Amino acid sequence: MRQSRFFTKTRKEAPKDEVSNNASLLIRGGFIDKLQAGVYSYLPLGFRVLKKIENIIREELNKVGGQELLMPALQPKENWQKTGRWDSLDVLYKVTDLSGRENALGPTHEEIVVPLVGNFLNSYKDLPFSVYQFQTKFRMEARAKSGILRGREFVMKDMYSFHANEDDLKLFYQVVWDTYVKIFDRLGLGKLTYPTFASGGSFSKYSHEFQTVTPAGEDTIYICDDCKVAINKEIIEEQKVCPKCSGQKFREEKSIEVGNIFELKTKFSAPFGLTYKDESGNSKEVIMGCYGLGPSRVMGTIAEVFADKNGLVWPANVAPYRFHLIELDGSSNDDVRNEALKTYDAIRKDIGDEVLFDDRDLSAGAKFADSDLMGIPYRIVISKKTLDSKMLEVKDRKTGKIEMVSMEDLKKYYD
RNA sequence: CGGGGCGUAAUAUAGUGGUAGUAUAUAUGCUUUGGGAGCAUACAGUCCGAGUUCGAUUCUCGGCGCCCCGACCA
Repeated sequence: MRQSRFFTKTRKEAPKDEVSNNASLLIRGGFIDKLQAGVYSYLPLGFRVLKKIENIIREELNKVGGQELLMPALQPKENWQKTGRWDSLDVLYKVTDLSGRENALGPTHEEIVVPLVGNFLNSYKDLPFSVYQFQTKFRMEARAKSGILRGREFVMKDMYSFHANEDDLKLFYQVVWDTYVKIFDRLGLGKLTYPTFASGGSFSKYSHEFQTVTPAGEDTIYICDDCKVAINKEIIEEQKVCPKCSGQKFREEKSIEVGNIFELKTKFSAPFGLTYKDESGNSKEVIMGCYGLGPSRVMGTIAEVFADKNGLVWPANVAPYRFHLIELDGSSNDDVRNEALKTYDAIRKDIGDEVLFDDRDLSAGAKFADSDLMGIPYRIVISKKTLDSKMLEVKDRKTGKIEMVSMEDLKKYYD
């Protein structure tokens, strides 16, 4: 992409009411734009990050047999009345159409997925399986806050699994646990993210969350450094020891809940009569699990965790582009421009649309500042200086280290 | 939802019961070009409604919006 064609721009200052680090940096860098409290547009740069996060999640869930689908956000009242949540769920957005029919804007999809799979599920031979989607969720938060960390509209990956018995659920539950660990590793959050024992809310006694440590978090967790697991403050009174090693040495930290996994068991299969025939022909209720992970919140978390005084510092796996190619004086120096174009084409030929080419007619300082703000992992500069040496200058955004390499050697930065 | 704060240009800010100023951004011209370049010119603003007043951006009331703390939060 040529940066001169970007319809978005960076800005020196964030709107004064954006106090949270993630929103401030993401807005300044041109990744998101706020429409109203807790509701944001994802601009081309931010959308690329979001899609990269989604693709990592998608790849890992597909590996364990997850089947991707997409369910409606507009959901009939009747489904929600069946579980009693039409009246009890206070974050539910309700809309009425011309004929007076009432609908909910989906905050989650148990009420939809259960009758959906019921249309196909008959026998124990059909079990187990799991489905998932990436979808915009709507929750009428009493108070949206912290930029894209707690919005009223956000992107959620929600997965649901269906089993013949609890043992089978437990097996898959562990598979998803392990998969989440891999996902957060690939997202660059592995070292900061802890599986956390937490309350089950209205679903079950306990659940498990994945919590990323940062002062910007709204949760408090107690980490057992021996086992790399944590306990949420909400259950620390009843769960005083580490569930793995029974140790009592904890480190208190603030954290963001980036994922959670639940055993639903029959909580939703019961009200919808989701059953299957077992080997003896008897009807049994299907056992369920559900597994959430929010790509938009992950994006905010990464912005929050990986940033320095100059701006964002994206992990390479989720960066909007891998390379930021910057020409200095290219608008008036044909040699520079030609070399930049040559490099631009070469990288795109090798690894595709992974290079942002800053071909704008701006001062070096302005371009460098923008590049730092956007946080693209590798900055390549082409100027009269580099032409003289016949090398490319590559700067690592994270470490600040600068290296002069040939076009051929640039390939070591490809992955 | 309770408490608090704040609404002046695209952004950040100053100020005033009587003509609203600065910086950035934007446009044009000239000069610049390795860490947010310089000069000149131009464009651009008081959240909405009511009240008080000769006159309200300013004071009063109401609304709307945004942020923060708390409560809430699958």
